[in-house]
Amino acid sequence: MQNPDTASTSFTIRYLSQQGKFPEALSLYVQMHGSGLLPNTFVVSSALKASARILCKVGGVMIHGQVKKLGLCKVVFVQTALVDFYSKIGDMEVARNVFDEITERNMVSWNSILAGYVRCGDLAMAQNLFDEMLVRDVVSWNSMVFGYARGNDMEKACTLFREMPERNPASWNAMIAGYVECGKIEMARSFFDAMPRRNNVSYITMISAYSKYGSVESAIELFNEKGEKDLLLYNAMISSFAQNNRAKEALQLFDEMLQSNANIQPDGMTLTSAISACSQLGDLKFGKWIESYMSKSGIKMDDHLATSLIDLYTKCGHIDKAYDLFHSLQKRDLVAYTAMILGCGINGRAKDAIKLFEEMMNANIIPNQVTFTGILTAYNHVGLVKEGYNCFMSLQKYGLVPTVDHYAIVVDLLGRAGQLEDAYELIKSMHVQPHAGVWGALLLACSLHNNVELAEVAAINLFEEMMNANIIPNQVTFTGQLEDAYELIKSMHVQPHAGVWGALLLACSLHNNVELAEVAAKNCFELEADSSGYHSLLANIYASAGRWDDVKRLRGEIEVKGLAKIHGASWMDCDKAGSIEIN
DNA sequence: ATTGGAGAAG
Repeated sequence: MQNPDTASTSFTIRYLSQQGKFPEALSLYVQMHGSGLLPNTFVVSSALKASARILCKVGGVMIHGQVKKLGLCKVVFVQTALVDFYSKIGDMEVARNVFDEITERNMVSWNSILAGYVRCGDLAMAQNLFDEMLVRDVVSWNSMVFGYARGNDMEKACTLFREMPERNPASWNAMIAGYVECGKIEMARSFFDAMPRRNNVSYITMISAYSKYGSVESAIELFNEKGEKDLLLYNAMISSFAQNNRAKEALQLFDEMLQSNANIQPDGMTLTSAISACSQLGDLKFGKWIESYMSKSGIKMDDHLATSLIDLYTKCGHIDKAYDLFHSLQKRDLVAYTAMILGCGINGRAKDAIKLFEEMMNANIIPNQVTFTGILTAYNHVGLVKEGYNCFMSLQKYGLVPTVDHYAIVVDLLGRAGQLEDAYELIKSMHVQPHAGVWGALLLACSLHNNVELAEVAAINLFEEMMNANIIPNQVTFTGQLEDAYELIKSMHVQPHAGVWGALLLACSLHNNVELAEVAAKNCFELEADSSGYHSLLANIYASAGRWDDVKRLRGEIEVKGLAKIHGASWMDCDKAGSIEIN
């Protein structure tokens, strides 16, 4: 009896919905309805599912109206789809009304409303409903376990977990996620180890947990242990590297993913993490590469991507490009404002930073610690001492505790203005351990204003901090105390990394100390696989000392080792961007 | 046909 058009359109809508192409399914449904074709119950439930998944409120409500008109209100599939839709958009009142009208509820009807209560955090209602259920399946149990775990009631979650007659990987994953959320990472790991079948979700949850708690090594271990890796697993590991200041490894893995035989295509999230890594390295070339990649692969610019690009462009001094991106944002949130404020601060655009900060306040967005780092950097850059100091003092108004970095900026600000005693008092008043950067800022200020006494205090503390930390601050480059720095490195309690020797090498190049430069360079070469930067630095030192034979020898070494090329990072070469294949 | 579990930017 059905019109052939209706039949084929219905089929397409159901197919699109099953394929996860929800916007497409929904728009086809609207089109179908607009052309006067009557939808059947199958199409209506598919369209409702689509509306629910993309949280299209008007779409679902509109379909609800049509359902009433068409008299499909008694069909359990339609009713259940409606319950699910209202549950997902958080309108539990309407969801409950529809649910109560269902005369023959099935398992899915119950589970839909149950998940709705769990999602909006109404565990009491969820528990009531759960108790009312005569038959429960593993989905019902999982919803309850998930609810308690997310509410940090692990005891309750655990009790339910032990009681449940049947468990699947999702049950275990809910427990793992719950323990992770309340910081009990060891417990999470125990569940992870104990579960019979770990799936990707289990791995991703543990990897991102380790990432948050700084144990990247454990994350790597799990990542390597997993045989087949999919896009989401790569994303978790890449962002884990990017968030723990391991930018090079993030990009290496990104490259490995592109080159892998599994033919995994990155998505917006992959690119977001990769851009963040590039921003840490100040690699602007990549920004351009990313934009060409996006247009080729059809990855659409979203606010997350734009925000990470803003960060990249500002760090590379392209503030106008960053502004363009900022103006293109759908919604300016805390992170976007902070990236832009920090960007203006770094680039000396204090007025802009202050303007953005005010704009942000007017939009009722609460600043956080990083926002303050940005605004303080701006004040520091233009030497607005009073404003900067007041800003620093206003941190508490937002319930924020100043970080060591905030102190370092303000010490620098006060110090440069010659208020050395104020700076010193501020350091003494700190409730966090001042790191070398704080003392370094004071020492630099003392050297600018010829205050020997305070300089000695600062220097002693600076050296002490450096003994604890695996860094040698750039302040040595100003003071030129190269031998002291060298002795210091030799006395370090921890193994100095390439950056430590690199700082000394740079200082040697500024102060023309060839002998020490050779020692520092040798250590850099040994500690860092890609030592091309250090090679050219040493070559420059030889050149300025007129030791052309050594320059020649070093250039030869560079060529032999092929150091100019960075292995396994083909995308770094923008010219090759066009050669990457995208399906 | 309709239900549950995961990853991002400063």
